[in-house]
Amino acid sequence: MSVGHTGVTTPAATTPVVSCAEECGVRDVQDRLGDKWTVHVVVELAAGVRRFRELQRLVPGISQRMLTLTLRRLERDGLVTRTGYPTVPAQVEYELTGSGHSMTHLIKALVDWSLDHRGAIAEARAAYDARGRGGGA
Amino acid sequence: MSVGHTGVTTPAATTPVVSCAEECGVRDVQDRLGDKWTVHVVVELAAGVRRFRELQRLVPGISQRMLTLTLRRLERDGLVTRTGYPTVPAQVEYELTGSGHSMTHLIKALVDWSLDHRGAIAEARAAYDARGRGGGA
DNA sequence: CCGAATCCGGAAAGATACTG
DNA sequence: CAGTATCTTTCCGGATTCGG
Repeated sequence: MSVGHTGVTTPAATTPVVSCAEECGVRDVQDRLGDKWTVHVVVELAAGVRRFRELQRLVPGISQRMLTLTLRRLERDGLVTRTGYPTVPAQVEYELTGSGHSMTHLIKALVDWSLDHRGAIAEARAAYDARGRGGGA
Repeated sequence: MSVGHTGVTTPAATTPVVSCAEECGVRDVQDRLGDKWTVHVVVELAAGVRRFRELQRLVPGISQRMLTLTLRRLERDGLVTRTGYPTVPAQVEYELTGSGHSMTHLIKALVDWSLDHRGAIAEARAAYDARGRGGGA
């Protein structure tokens, strides 16, 4: 990693270069992974095909809007497929694609690490929080 | 957050249970990992001890404020240590802790996956984007 | 039943000036 | 050099409503 080049000292000056060759795609994944709902949805979808309402029921506090947005983003990135059946009470099924499934591994890694360090983080936080106004009144 | 108060018709049912036992700590990690700057900073810190200015120089477009916030959050979570020397031109060093270093593995996994799927995602996006207004002209 | 569009409030990012 | 205080702006997320 270590992208290195700050690029600030470019003679052209004031060039707001944002082009970091090797992490262009990383940002996207970060966005998905950092998203509050995406992870939940992917996890639910990992179990199999799900319908819209079903997902909304499965994911605790998600709103209809957020579910739609989340699914659309995932679909756009080719992580899930959307199959709509033109039945009378419209019915749409969502399913993870190959990429989507491989992403679950990443999510697992995230969850594993989190579970592994959750205690330490909680402690560190408590300590930090207490330290803040430790001596003073 | 505040899932509960839709205010109006709350017909006893549809209890907005938010208690997800196995992902309490995950959210925190997600926040850090999903953060635009945190990852960059951690990567730079992975190489060794760094000073404030140094980090700012190393990370392309970050502002003092964002760097400060990012570092403070990391410090709070026990991922980095802050060591300040009371010299005349104040001097502070930041260093990754054990947890911090272990987090780099997670970041690496993230980067690896991203790099591996970046192409597919780009394609999927292009396709999706084109499909949107495909037929017409 | 699915989901698109709209309105709105609050939180976080961002830039800058200023202080120790 | 390091960090805070202040202001601005941007974006996320929820509620609502209309259409297929």
